[in-house]
Amino acid sequence: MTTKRRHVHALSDTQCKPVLKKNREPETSLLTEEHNANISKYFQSVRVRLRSDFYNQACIELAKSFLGQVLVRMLPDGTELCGRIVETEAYLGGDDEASHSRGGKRTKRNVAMYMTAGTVYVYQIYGIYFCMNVSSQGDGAAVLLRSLEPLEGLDVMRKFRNVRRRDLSKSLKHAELCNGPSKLCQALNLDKNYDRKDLSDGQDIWMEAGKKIQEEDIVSCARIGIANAGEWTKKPLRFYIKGNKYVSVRDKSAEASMISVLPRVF
DNA sequence: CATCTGATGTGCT
DNA sequence: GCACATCAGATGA
Repeated sequence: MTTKRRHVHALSDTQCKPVLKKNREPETSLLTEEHNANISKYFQSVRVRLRSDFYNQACIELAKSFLGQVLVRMLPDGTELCGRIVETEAYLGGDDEASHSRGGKRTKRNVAMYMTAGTVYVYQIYGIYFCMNVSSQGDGAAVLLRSLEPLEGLDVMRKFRNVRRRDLSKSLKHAELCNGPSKLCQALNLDKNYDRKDLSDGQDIWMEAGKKIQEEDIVSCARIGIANAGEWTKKPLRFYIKGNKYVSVRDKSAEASMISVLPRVF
């Protein structure tokens, strides 16, 4: 097998720029057959990093636009962990009673929500877990990343995810690695150190352009785990790729109420 | 499959 | 003191 060189050419899309890789010799390359297959299946023809214009969308639009994009984490040794975003939630700030930034509340913890669109907001939950958000356009608005479809670096993800497990006799399945907001953070080894990082120029975390998910393939439903937010508890601010097996929780009634088109496999 | 419970630390009232 | 944008393991159907 030979390593394909990625050809970088001029892009009209101002939201993307080519991802430049250095020292990618065949012997030391991280590219695998699995990886190359994933490029054609999930990425655009070349890997391009999402830029600040992409993140500068209204919260709900960004939450939907993230579906299909690829989150990339590079470890200190150069290993890349990649996953396609398949589930998100919008936290609008302001009137949104479920948001940490409700009523314009600004604290030491949540300042990243008010920073430039594309800024990572990581917070600790239940003392032991972390959740990763990305700030959007709008004051205090951010998008929670809830689930990824693991694409690359699965063995390393499994190693990170096993840290908290007692019974290691059963290996975590592909679909169990990143199907939840804190599982995703464990798998990519993300913690408070990533709070306030800018995805558009991050050195060890960024996003790359994947394939656009059409509106008819997006399920909109209530967010998870926000019981005490009044009318905001039930608002359809969670989004996931319809029929995708890497989603954390499916909402059967929301799926049933969608206009049915031809069945599609992702 | 559904439902329950304990773990565990921090931010905020 | 209490709530918390969760998860793993256990139990029962």
